[in-house]
Amino acid sequence: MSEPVGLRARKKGRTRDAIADAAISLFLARGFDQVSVSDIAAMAEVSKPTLFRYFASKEDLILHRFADHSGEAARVVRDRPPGIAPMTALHRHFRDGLDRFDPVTGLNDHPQVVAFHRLVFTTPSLAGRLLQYMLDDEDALAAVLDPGVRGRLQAAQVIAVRRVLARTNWQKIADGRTAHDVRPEAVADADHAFAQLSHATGDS
Amino acid sequence: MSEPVGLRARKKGRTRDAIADAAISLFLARGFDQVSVSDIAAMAEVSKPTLFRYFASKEDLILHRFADHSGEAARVVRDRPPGIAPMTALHRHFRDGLDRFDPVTGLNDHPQVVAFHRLVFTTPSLAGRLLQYMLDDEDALAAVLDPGVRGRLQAAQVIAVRRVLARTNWQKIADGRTAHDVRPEAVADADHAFAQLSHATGDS
DNA sequence: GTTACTCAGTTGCTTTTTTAACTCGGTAAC
DNA sequence: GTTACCGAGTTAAAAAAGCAACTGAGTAAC
Repeated sequence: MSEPVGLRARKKGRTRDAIADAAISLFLARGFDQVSVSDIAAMAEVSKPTLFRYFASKEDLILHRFADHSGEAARVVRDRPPGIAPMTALHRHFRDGLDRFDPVTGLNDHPQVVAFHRLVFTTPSLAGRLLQYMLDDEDALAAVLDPGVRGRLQAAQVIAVRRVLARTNWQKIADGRTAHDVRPEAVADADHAFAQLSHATGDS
Repeated sequence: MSEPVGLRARKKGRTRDAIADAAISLFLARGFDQVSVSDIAAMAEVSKPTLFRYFASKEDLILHRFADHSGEAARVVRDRPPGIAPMTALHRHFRDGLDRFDPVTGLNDHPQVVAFHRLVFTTPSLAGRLLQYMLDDEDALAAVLDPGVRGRLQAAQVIAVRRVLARTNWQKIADGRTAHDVRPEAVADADHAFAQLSHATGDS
């Protein structure tokens, strides 16, 4: 079932985690621009080139959490059960995320997660990079939906919907409400948004 | 004062410690012959060749503690203050060891240390290797004392005295007495032995 | 007695990491 | 305006580690 993890792979995973953990904790403590990559490397006890072998840029030290979900929308559509419309599959996937209080849905009130989102949204270079990831996701989704303009349009709308839903959820939580309290609205919003999308795109 | 420890050196030290700690704990738990070097490597999360890069043999996994003191007698004599006879310097050094309850003096009742000594003394291959270390120590000491036979003889006696003293102390502790309780005798024995040595070798 | 196994220790090759020195853009000093 | 510095990211060389497969000795099976 699980592939045999050799010594090498295990240590690589730990190194990656050590770097990511050091980065997050320093960024949350002092802010993105007040921390140098050398600080992070020092805290993680790795050299600077090693840090950059694990993460392509300073931004990725945070955004790898999103990068790891890269192409997920396309995958969800590609791997959907037979007889299920693409929009339905995407809808279900988002609702699963809400059920799990997945941070990417914005519906998560752990202080770390909230602080993390604030950091991302209030740091221009991070927000910019995050947008880039979303656009890549959009491209992949478009390719899998429909090679023409229709695919591009639908993909753009899906990505936009997810972004707005997540942002809305996060905002409510940032205003002091709990994830549990917000959940019904989040589900309703999602159902509404995806229903509209399904209707607009002519899916059953 | 303290040399700047780079990342490399720091990690090497940790790896070495991890291997040594894994070895000691497994050996104490199951006995020297009931533990394979692969077990130790696995527990230390290191590959077998790496283990052997740090320690020349399975025995050295334990005896490195003695190996690290290798040449100490010669060093004590070489670096002694001016006007001090070699035997006096060695005597003082041993007494300092007693004062610190240095494990190499045998005057230490920490369970780990006692168990460690028992392991060494009751495992033939370990006792053999330990003897080798003592002979090396003897050679170095002889060379620094006197290049001729006189040096060899004196060195042999010094090493023998230390061995007997340590063994005597350990035996008393193995019989259930505390290091604190044994200490006066240990000091008296050491004083007696070294006084005899000084007299015999004509040192002041 | 030969077959098979285990374990200490080794070997060659590949991957990963460190080190130091570098480029390049920005920015403060003066 | 040029000089000096800082921080992101790169490069090349060397050290260190992992991996797999080996040797060679001992030993149990049969």
